[in-house]
This record gives sequence, structure tokens and C-alpha cells, in this order.
Amino acid sequence: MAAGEGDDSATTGSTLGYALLSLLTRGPATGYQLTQQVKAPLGHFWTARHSQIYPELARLSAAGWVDSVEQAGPGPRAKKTYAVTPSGLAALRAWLVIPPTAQPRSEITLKAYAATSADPAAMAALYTDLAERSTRLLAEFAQDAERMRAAGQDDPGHPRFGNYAVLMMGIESQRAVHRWACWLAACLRTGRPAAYGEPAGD
Amino acid sequence: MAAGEGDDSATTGSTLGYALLSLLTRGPATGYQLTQQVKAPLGHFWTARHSQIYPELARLSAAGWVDSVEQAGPGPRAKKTYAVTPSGLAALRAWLVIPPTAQPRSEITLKAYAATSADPAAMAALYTDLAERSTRLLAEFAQDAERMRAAGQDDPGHPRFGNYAVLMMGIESQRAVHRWACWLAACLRTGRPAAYGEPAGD
DNA sequence: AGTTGACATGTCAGAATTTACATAGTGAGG
DNA sequence: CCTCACTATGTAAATTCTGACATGTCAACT
Repeated sequence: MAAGEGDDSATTGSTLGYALLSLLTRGPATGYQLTQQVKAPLGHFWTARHSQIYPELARLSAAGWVDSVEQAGPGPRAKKTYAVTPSGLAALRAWLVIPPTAQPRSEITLKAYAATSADPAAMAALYTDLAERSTRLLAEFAQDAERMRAAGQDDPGHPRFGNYAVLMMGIESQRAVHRWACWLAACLRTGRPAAYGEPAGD
Repeated sequence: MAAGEGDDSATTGSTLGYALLSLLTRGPATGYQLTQQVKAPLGHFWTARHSQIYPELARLSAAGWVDSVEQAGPGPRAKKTYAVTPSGLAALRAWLVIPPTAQPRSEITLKAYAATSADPAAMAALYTDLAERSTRLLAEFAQDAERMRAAGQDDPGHPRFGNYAVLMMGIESQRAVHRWACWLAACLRTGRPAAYGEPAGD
């Protein structure tokens, strides 16, 4: 109400809001482009549909954390390009240094918890598939990482260092998944305790 | 409509419902006990509050997947102990072998994506703390695993093998987190690309 | 000429999840 | 005696997220 000396303190922001601000620090983008960008590499650790992104952009805009310019586009509505404002960047910086509390949730691990209730062969197949999937992803990620290193993105000074950091987490966690899935599949297949550690090259 | 030859096909069930069924395969439990049990070891990969568990138990009961018996308890309401029914077990078994599609989401990795937008020292501290936390967890998990192996829980034939399998995933993912957090903290601290792989014992 | 896919933005209903409200007995410690 | 923590079960409001509905252009392929 008082003269616009800044924004009020009420703007707390959701995690998705900060995720979008993070994406927008790479440069201005439309809602559509943001929808594409949450697929890779961020999509391995955070996802959102366009039906969630468009309303969230409106909220960020109302809070003064992003600005938008409209251009006449092909569709029935004008295309809106969003950019982070200084106050949006400040909000993002404040959020970043708060230690996160939310636990990750993994459905495949939940299924392992009840593994003995199901047919061992079918469950073994599930984890064999998972191991193969992680092998494919790992090969893909290794290529991406090589490309990024060649572009100097492994330097914390590079503006897209964050992409490299997220990719590294992807590699680490797929390695973890691979080892675990191989071990679990071996256990379920043989019906006896299996040893850990790279059981064959796959 | 026809005589009760079983349940209708409409009962699809939520992930939480199957998580509760999985817990109940360990034996009958009250809603309160289930609330405690989703803290460890399952809590590292799936969480739920009691306010979500109680209504879900009512839904499972309505679907005929669990049975409950009431006992007069201390509080204002009777204590209800739930147990899985044969049709509940069948539903669980069917769900288990479906390959999960949901991606895990990790807030700490999301923050890494925007790491370069924040103060490097503060971000480095965040990941140093994370590395320390994973070290503590790893020590704790190693003890748990030792105890379980002594009890024969690493045998897929053991009724609580699932607990061991989930713990193994916990160990694998904390190892991954530890390596990644150490690397990232080193990058941010020095401001230059860091090498991977156990930088000091920590 | 018709179909498919990419571009582009939005709404709405419902499910899943969190936070807070609400109640009440029992045992331990100050 | 009073407070605190644990046992024990629910409801209500708000938020977050998914899946479906809705609209319309443009380029490539058939």
C-alpha cells in the first residue's frame, strides 16, 4: 500500500517458482521453452507440466519476480517472454542458501521394500530392466559431460556450471542405481544373498 | 451388482495405499504404528503424515484390501488394528511388477542447478554440510546393515529382506551424495574445476 | 488436400500432500 | 500439582501436482 519501496514480505514462493527463476537466470524464455527445459537435465531431478508452469509464471509476475513482454505469435494468444527481475534474483539467492529438508521419494525403492511379496522372477526382471536403463543413461550422460567439459562448463565460473553439476549428480545416482539393481536382481534370481560390486560387465 | 464374488475393478489404489499394504505385510499394525514405520528405513525414500495415512486406511478398508479390529484404547477413540486381506495382497502383488515411471525429485540438486547465482561461500557450506550429513548417515546405515546380516535378513527368503534392500539403496545413494557434495563444495570453494573421487577422508 | 508434429497458451476437475486444528488418557520428571 | 512427551485418531483448509479439455498457426510429409 505504501509507496512502492519494494515488494512486501508475504511473497514466499513455491519450489516450482524458484525452479523457474533458476531456469530464467540462463536468459529470458517463454512458458513453452521452460516446459521443454525442465526435461533435461533438470528433469532427472525435478519435473513440471505446462499446466503447472503457466499459472506459476503468472504468480511470479504478480510478485514482481519476473517481467514479461508480449509478441504477436502464431497461436490464438500472444507469446510472452519472461525475464527475471532484480527482486526475483534476490529472492532466488535467498532461497538457494536455505538447507533443503524435503526427502526424495523413489517408487522403485518402495517396491523393493515389498519385493518378497511378489513373484521373484518378475521382480528380478524389473530390476534387470532398471539396470539396463541405467547403463543406457550412463552412456548418454558420459557423452554430455564430455561435451560440457570441452566447452569449459565444468568451471564454477561458467554461467551454465549448474547444468554440469546436475549432470554429475545424474551420473552418480545412476551409478548407485546400477550397482543396487544388479545386486538386487541377482538376489532375487538366485534366491540367495548376493555379493556386492559389479557382477559382470552387464 | 452381482453377488459378492470379490471386489469391483474400479479399485486402482494410490502409491501411498500400496506403501501401507507393504508395511502391513510385516504384520498387523495401527495407523499410529504405520506413521512411525514410514520414518525408517522407508522414510528415506517415501514419507507420509498421519493426516494422510488415516484417510488412506479408510479407503483401503472400503476397497476390502485391509481388515480392522477395534480395541478400547486410552484416547477418545477406539484403537484400530489393520491387517492385509487376501485381495489386498493380490492387489499389492499386481502393482509390484509394474515398472514405475515417476522420476525422483531432489531439491538439493535443483539448488545446485542455480549454484552460480548465489554466494559461492554460502553454497559451498551448504554442500559441505550435506557431505557431513551423508557421512553420519552412512555410518549409521553400515551398523544397521551389519545387524541385519547377522540376523540373516540379507537372504531373499527372509520375510524382512525388503528392509535390507531399502537400506542398501540408502547406502548407495548416500555414497553418491557424499562424492557429489564433496566435489561440488570443492568446486565452489576454490572457484576452479575440481577433480572427482574421495578428496580426503572427511 | 489431409494428416501429423511442433509451436504456443491457457483453464478446470480431481488427486495427492502439507499444515494446522481438535480431543483425550497415561506416565515421568520437576 | 503441573507440565511435557508419548500414545492414539481423526477433520479441515490450503497448496501442489496431474490429466484432460480447449484453441489456433505453421511447416513438412503423404
